[in-house]
Amino acid sequence: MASRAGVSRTTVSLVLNDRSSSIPDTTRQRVLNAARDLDYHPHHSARGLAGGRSHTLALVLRQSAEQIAGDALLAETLRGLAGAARSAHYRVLVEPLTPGEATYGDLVRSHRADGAVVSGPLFDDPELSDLVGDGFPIVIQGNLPGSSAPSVDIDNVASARGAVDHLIELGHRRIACITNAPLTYTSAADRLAGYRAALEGAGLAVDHDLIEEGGFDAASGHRAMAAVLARTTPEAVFAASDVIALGVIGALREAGLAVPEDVSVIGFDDIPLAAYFDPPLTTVRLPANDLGLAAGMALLDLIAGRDVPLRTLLATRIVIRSSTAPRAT
Amino acid sequence: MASRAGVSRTTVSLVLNDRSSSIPDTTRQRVLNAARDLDYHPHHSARGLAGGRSHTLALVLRQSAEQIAGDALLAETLRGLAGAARSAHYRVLVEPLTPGEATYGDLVRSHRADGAVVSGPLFDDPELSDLVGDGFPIVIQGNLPGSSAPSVDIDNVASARGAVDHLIELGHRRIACITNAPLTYTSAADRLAGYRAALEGAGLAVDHDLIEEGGFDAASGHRAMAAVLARTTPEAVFAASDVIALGVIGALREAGLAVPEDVSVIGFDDIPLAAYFDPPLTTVRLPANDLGLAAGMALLDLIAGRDVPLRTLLATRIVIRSSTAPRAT
DNA sequence: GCGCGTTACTGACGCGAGTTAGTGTCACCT
DNA sequence: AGGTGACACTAACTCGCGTCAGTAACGCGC
Repeated sequence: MASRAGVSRTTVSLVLNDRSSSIPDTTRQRVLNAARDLDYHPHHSARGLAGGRSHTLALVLRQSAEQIAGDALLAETLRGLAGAARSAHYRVLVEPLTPGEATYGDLVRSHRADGAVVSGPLFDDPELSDLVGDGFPIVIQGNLPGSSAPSVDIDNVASARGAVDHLIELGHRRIACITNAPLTYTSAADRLAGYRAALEGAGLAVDHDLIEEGGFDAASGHRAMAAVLARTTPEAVFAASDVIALGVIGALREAGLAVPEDVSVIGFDDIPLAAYFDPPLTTVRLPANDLGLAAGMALLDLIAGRDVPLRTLLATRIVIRSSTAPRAT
Repeated sequence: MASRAGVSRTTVSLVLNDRSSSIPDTTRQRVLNAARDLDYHPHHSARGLAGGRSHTLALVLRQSAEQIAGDALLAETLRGLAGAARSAHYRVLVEPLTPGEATYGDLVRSHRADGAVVSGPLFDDPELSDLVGDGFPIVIQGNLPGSSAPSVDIDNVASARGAVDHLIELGHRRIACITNAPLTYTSAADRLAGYRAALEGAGLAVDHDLIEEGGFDAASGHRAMAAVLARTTPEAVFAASDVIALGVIGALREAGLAVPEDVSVIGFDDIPLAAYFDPPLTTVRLPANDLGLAAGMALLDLIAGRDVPLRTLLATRIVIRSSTAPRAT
């Protein structure tokens, strides 16, 4: 106990927790000095027990091992979340969850974390609705229509539309779309919807021969693109993730088509390696760090009992590199 | 309190914590049923306070924001660590740390975590040695010569040597090396040492014109390769990371050199995208998940007071794809 | 001199579980 | 019947801190 500073425990607690009580600066300094001299670090569990808060945010990754491993933006999101947490003297507990194996409800029910950001496939997750129903602070990263928990996401529809608009502005008409995941994933469905909206907005027909479902790795993008090429040759491709785009570019090259001379390709996400693809990939920048930051802030607000908008949508912007070019005349 | 099962708090505690005391199965079941019925979750902070352990492992990432964002294997390492933690009913707190800004000593000093795995640039980190000196359980991920904390790492020297041996076996003699980081990083120095050892083992001279320092992104690999090409044209390149390899391949292509027909390239790490590079990258597989797992197990051993080897080195293996080929005759 | 308010602190309780020392019960043996 | 020991359980203390109610000292006006 740092009460060696000549004051009581209470005073120490007041000083260290910045309770705006009336404590003269001299006393405050005395306490702070003593704490430093004694290398005093309040016991976290004791604080949590007495204060009723764990000062911990949980990040639940409800994804398969492969998805987690292949998520090039996870680290950025985590950094953003940790940054938000730090601003409130919170820290982040990460729980990678092989679906169907473990549960995460106990994390928050046992007060190990004061709230959780849940990301991953959100459909078909009874645990999530239970927690939300029980009033625990939960923020959804992504989109779960119908849930009453606040969510933070990018505007997938508008972003995808922007990407396809870019291709249209370059003069392309026959534009293929390879989705970034099975359509049960809302992000995949939304990006496809944006693609459709762009075409319709430009008065172009939606041709199902030009649409294929991709998965989470580049191989699926390769397969999907090959499937499209077996039917027809597009002028441009909207690859709904950069990883898919890498597979798409490979399939195009194998078919003897040059990017962007013969076919333009635009990606989505702007992963760190996208700028070094061959050719450097034009893509939609997903603000991963901001996403984590916004989710963290929303969660902290929720924990503090402040109002949180049900849906926060972050803007994206197109990063133009060399994989898109005007239509050949 | 689940003592609604008709027993005392103590009995509940004994049952739920599997203390091997004498508790008849009927009572045990009664407690377990009651716990389930009441949806009872022991308060984490209370357990931590009473038991003196937080059941939490910290993962400290002492790297710059860019390094963290660009680390494609971080998620895998984290998964491995979380897996190890789970086996002991522990969980993982992640602390991404912009160097020089924040500290992490309080994490373990305040008993918020029972121990920490520290990764990143380890030289010049007084906090680390302080913690180790004070007897806190710390496991180093990587290599910090002179530290008395146990470390878990891959054998960078042997792995790099294996990679270069592969190139030599293919008949290549003039082999360039682009490092994966500045040489102040032990992993970069070690991989370079492995490169040298392989050359010397084969009776080849080490030509400084063939060696360049790379950084953490593909652009640095591109620059470094271009610098080498300005002097001479190698038959093969050992790129000490896959990210570097991507830049190297780009530089070679710009110089009109085909991979692997004109120049073979071998990478290091086997990041998820390596298989989809053009050409698919031959590389050294870094067992990221096992690394996290081993670090976690070592840390748990340390916490439990068990003996831990000072240095654990995990083996790697070469993954042969299409970026390496026999020397053209 | 008294009352009142403010400032500057402190004593003691309680958070919810782990744990120790101790109590009661029962079967079995002498 | 009395003693013994294993068994099954419990009361009460403890962890380290937040916090509330309470107190003492002091200033100020009348």
